[in-house]
Amino acid sequence: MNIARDNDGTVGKALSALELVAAFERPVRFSEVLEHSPYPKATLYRFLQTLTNQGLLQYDPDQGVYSMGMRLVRLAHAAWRQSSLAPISRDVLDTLYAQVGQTIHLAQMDAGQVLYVEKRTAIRPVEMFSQAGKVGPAYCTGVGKAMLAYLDDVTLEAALQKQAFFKHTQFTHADAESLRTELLQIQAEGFSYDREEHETGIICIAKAILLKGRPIGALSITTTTARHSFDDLNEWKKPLTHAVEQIAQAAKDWQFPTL
Amino acid sequence: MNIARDNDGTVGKALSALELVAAFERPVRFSEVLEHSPYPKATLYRFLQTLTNQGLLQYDPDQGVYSMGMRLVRLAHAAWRQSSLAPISRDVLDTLYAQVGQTIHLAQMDAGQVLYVEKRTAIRPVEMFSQAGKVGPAYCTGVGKAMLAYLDDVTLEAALQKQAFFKHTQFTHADAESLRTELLQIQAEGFSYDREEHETGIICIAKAILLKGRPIGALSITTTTARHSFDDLNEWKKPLTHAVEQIAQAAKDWQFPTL
DNA sequence: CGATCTTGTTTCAAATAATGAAACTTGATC
DNA sequence: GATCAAGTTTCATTATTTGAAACAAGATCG
Repeated sequence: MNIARDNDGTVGKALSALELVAAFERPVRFSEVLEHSPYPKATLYRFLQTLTNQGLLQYDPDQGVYSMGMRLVRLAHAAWRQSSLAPISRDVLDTLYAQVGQTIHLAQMDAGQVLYVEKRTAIRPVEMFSQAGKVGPAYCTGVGKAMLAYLDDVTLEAALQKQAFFKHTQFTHADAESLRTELLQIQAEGFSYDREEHETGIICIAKAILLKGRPIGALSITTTTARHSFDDLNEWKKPLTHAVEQIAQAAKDWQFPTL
Repeated sequence: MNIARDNDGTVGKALSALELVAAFERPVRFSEVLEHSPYPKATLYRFLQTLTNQGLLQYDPDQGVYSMGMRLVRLAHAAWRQSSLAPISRDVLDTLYAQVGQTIHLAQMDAGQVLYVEKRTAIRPVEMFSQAGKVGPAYCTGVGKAMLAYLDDVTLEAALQKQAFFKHTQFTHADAESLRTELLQIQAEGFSYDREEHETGIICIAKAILLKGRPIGALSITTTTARHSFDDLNEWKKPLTHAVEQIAQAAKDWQFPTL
């Protein structure tokens, strides 16, 4: 009785209405939401009203459209600070970035998807919400596969169910079986690679961050085929491993912040 | 029937339980939350369970503690992109930062408080959730006062009710009346100042970003008394005004993204 | 200019979910 | 092994949610 998904009464339904609005990625009319909603008109109407009252949505009377509310940003700030790896990883990422000079991603697992919580790039040394908070697929990214490789059977199974296996490029895994095979190899080797599986020309090397044997996140170094070959990726194994170990240690120490 | 606060049935109550956890700013035991909660044990227990199921909270079985869930970060990403000024202000802030070389804040109003959505500093050219998503008081910050000055009477009254008027320094406004007087002056002048009202040694000049006469945000340039005098702040009036106008224009154009 | 459609809002009795006191489990402490 | 604290479950009562349908407010059309 733990695999509950969305039988959480009113709260669950209201949140699914919120996700509905979020999915549009732009302000939406009531009727637009209604079309994509499983709820009857009156019910959805009251959900949106409640969510607006609560500041999770914002309503623009001029345009008659709903958009995501700023209260979420405030709440996310709390979430980001207290349960993401980002705050404790800052210095480590700065150091790693200084060493390798390539784009760096720090990600965590969320509902079978990859959630980016921090990023470093040449253009903007630290990226904002525009990058952090972004979600990506697990089955075709370096960080995603790195984390999948260390999941326990039950969690892995649940996560695999949620993968789309959309063939972004000719190198993308087409099904769970072929992915499973690679996951074993990743676990054996300790490193995961993205070989243009998500986007042509983009490659990366990634490594899971483990705490008590469970993946709490992953770190990756990204580059392009124009600048580097697959073999070049291995040059970064050492700094990457070092960074991962430091973050893991910091996470361990952080376990008891209140005692 | 519009001044509704939290009579939003189950959803409102569950969210207030979420805020309760957020307020701790650290992982908390069930009993700790219970102490600060108006709800009976069983009720609160089920709220936390539902919130956890929904990914708004995270439960650590080892420690028996709840912390904020990562789903919030995902949702906030959507909110930040579609209803904050930050994405459309990026380039403007970059330019302004290049011009003045001082710390810059971009803020919006949320529930009578100031919500920072973007920041530029010397150390980290772009700041993350650690800064964006942060909230601050309206009555004793440059951006806060800038926005208050342009609120309509009803909204202003509601906002003033929520101000704490805690005397951070000897220069902090002690009550609504003295603040009101300054707001009139700010509206007349078009600029707002923080004269060490929030923190000793920290001063700033700020300006509201208006759309159809209503404040949709504010921009500030911050410095210290060690480096600059009050008069020096006025040197930045021109670049600040220019930046504000550019953001206002961008916001206006953004009004009709779908038509 | 009135008719018709589209979109958003309110009503109200029936159906469903939330409530919370109290009982119960679990595990730590003396 | 008894006592206490923290967390979890139960279940009859109560309150909230539900959604079909009626209603309002514009827009569009003939």
